[in-house]
Amino acid sequence: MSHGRRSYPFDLIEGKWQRLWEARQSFRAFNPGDDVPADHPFARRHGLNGKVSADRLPPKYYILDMFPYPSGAGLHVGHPEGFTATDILARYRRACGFNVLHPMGWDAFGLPAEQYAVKTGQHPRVTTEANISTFTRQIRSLGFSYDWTRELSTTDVGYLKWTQWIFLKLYHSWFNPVTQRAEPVDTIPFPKDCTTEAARRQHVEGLRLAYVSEAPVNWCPELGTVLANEEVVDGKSEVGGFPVVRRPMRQWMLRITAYAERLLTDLDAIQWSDSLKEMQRNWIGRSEGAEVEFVVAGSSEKVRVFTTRPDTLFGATYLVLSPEHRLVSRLTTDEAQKAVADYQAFAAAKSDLERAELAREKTGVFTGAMAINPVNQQKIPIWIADYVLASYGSGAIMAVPAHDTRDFEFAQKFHLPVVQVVQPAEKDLNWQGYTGPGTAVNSGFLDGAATAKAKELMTAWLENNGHGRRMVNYKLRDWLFSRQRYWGEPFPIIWRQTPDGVRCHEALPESSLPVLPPNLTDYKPTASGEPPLARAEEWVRQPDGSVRETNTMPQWAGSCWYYLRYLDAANHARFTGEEAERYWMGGKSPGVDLYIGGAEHAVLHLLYARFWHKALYDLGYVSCSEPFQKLVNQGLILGEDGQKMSKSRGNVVNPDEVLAEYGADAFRLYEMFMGPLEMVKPWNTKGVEGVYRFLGRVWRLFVDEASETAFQQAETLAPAGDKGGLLALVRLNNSIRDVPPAPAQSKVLHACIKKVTEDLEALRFNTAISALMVFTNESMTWDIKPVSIMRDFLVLLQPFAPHLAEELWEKLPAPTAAHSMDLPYTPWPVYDPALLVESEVEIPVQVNGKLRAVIRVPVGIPPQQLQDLAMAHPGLQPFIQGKSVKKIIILPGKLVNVVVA
RNA sequence: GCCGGUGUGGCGAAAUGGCAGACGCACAGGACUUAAAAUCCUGGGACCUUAAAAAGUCGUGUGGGUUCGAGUCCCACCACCGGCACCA
Repeated sequence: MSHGRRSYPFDLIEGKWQRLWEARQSFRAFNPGDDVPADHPFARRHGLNGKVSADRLPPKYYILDMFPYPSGAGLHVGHPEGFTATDILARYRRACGFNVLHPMGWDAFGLPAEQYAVKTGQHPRVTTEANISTFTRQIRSLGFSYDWTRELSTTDVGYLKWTQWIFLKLYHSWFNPVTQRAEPVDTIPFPKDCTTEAARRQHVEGLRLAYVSEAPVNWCPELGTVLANEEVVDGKSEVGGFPVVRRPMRQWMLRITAYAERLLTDLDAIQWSDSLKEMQRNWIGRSEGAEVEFVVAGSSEKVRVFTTRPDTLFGATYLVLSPEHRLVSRLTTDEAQKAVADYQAFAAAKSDLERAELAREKTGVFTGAMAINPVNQQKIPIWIADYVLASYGSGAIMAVPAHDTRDFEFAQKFHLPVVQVVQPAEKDLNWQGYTGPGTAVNSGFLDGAATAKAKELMTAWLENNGHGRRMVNYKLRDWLFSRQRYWGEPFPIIWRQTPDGVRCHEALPESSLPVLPPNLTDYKPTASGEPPLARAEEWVRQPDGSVRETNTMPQWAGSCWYYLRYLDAANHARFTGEEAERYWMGGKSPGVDLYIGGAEHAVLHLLYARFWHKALYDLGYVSCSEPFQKLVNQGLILGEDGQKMSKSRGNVVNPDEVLAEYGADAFRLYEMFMGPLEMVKPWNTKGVEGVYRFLGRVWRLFVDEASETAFQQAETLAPAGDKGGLLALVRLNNSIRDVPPAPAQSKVLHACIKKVTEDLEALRFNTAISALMVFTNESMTWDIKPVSIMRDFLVLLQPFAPHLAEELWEKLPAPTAAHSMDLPYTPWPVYDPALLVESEVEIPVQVNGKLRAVIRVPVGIPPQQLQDLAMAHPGLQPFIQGKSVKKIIILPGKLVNVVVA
């Protein structure tokens, strides 16, 4: 012990209770239909025995952590922050009488294990299992009340089978725009001209929720795989920071865009932080506007553009297509051929990173073609420029340089006309580049209309004259769902040639699940760039001549539904049990009641999981449409230097070391005492010592000093090994007596109950802990400590420091039946407001809002008497004498404020 | 540039519009001890007076405003953190 003497024998206490909880299965959560053993503390608390139906179980409370990726580095202090918060609340809800579901598992597919496999030839499953066992040991050592019988890993064969099963559900479904929900593909209506088998097939492929696309993707050569848009940050891979290039490849996509509107509107109904909801809203990026068709002069081609400002159509002085736009080659005149081709090559050569960095200077070339503005028949030039993105809207814009910053820059550079069509409200404001609302000018039938009205008028005109329509666009892209990796779920898909030579994909039947990855010795992609699975030629080739899909699913697949698997983790027949699903996810408080995790998953995991959940809901597999009712992000924990923890800075705090020195209870307590859960806050080892000292004070509050000395001597002499039994030598302090509490003592306790209860309901762990400290500081001064008071205190302490609380609880005599419960199931105390009433209060007396005196008065003193007492106070006289009193504000029981001239 | 969040002692922080700084850390003084550690007690926003105190003045990023009264509400800024960013 480098920091002085051990305050209390946490090392023996913590091991002892962790073993007891495990042996007693204390935190096992029971499903409807489960056999509840009569001697289980949950059964005793709720009077249950044997098979229980859902209606006999107490109300459920589902509290979930974002399950970790078990990395080789082990747990860091950021993980237990959220885990401790959920554990405290799980224990609190359990004491309040809920049936609490609090599970833990592993998001174990992932790149590090695969990269290690590439380097060493070691199967990723081996590394993954080793890491999981490290994480398990570390998490268990913190004394969390997880139901470990529900532990799962996304890499389990019994788990990935159902991930593949859900993929098949998506594959076999489409989003019906009429009903606004997913339905089986056999409900897809076919247009009249869709007569051939090939045409019908193509029609269905265009609608499936899981489909194959040939579009350009984010290819990361360093990682040897494609990445989703969400995984690319500033043109580099989010993992590793490697360059990413655009490259056309055949890829599996999930049609998340079909759910854009529901993903957006349903945010209103869930309790997430504003910032998180905003991030999702921004990512979905809904914008309303119109699609406008421009006829190309001297051609039958039409260019469709999307605009949010149809009111400015009269000011559209040119069109811009993205360099990749499919019409470019058809529009370009002979004279412009070379310039256009050169520019396309120039734009294609730019990586996303360069596009982002070189973004400011506008570039582009004229195609030689002209379009006709439908509203005034003017001929306007068609340009291509890479400031127009192929992937948004129709990949083409109408440029209104007078009222769009980008168009204005471009027009200036290339000397294109700028025509004002909006007049700002402030007359002298420069209209050039003015993007705000105003009044339409130079706009024919729109003139004089305010922007909002002008938008409506123009949209109606476009629709009535066949030149366009109202349209909503989203930034959200479909989810690129395949990866060129080994360590992921294989797709339950095969490819075969149709008689007419077309290569078609086909779903494997459910009976063929799980599709397991073949064993390999080399985990690299093939020389030709095919995924590693292509190396297993026998696995790929099917007896009937078809071949397996060799891509695998991304890491996000497994985390999209793990919270559903926890409900019934051992179910072999179904992805989760129907009755269990209804009990835990349905009813009056649907979904996960509280979900805590890091903000880094704001747009990846949380958006993907909501999407899958909604699809499963539409198909009738789950009972609610939003999976996570309330969600809280824990704030980042910084190093002692106030910087982000990182190996290179050398400021990483290892939980194992903190645990060895101060114990799990102190560690848990400190993680919560640092500050509000959601705030970013720096680690401070001295702070751990502070809460550790607090736990030592609690220990000494309860135990007899002489017996502790005897215990310490026995411990020193005892042979190494399990010394937990020696704790019995520590006896209760004889100041703890079975006597009725004095009113002042009850008051201290009940103030503590009130504060801790209210703070837990509001997730204010730091102030709840300070309330426990206040109680301890007070009760230390008592000569006689009533047992009933000390018991209730331990019930309050239990969620925070469960090991210490259990050890002390065991030493206290149990006077009533309620108190003979196991501590985790002992009912949470309820405070009595009557006990908190004071007989006298201190009233601040102010003059003109400044504190000048404090008077002690009986509670309930009539206002007039309060005023008289205040006015007579000598401290006040210098400030009121010789001045006229204009007003006296009296808040009975609160304050007096004298207003003088 | 846009969106969201945060600015309070030496530090982490706390405060339904009503006594700013609870609780903890660090620090200082004291008790216990041969001594140290541990523990317990006491004291700490700044300034100005003073032998000491009392009293007083100022003080929650900056500048305004509302109010009898503002850390808290409103307006305009500044700084830092997070997200998005040529999304038409």
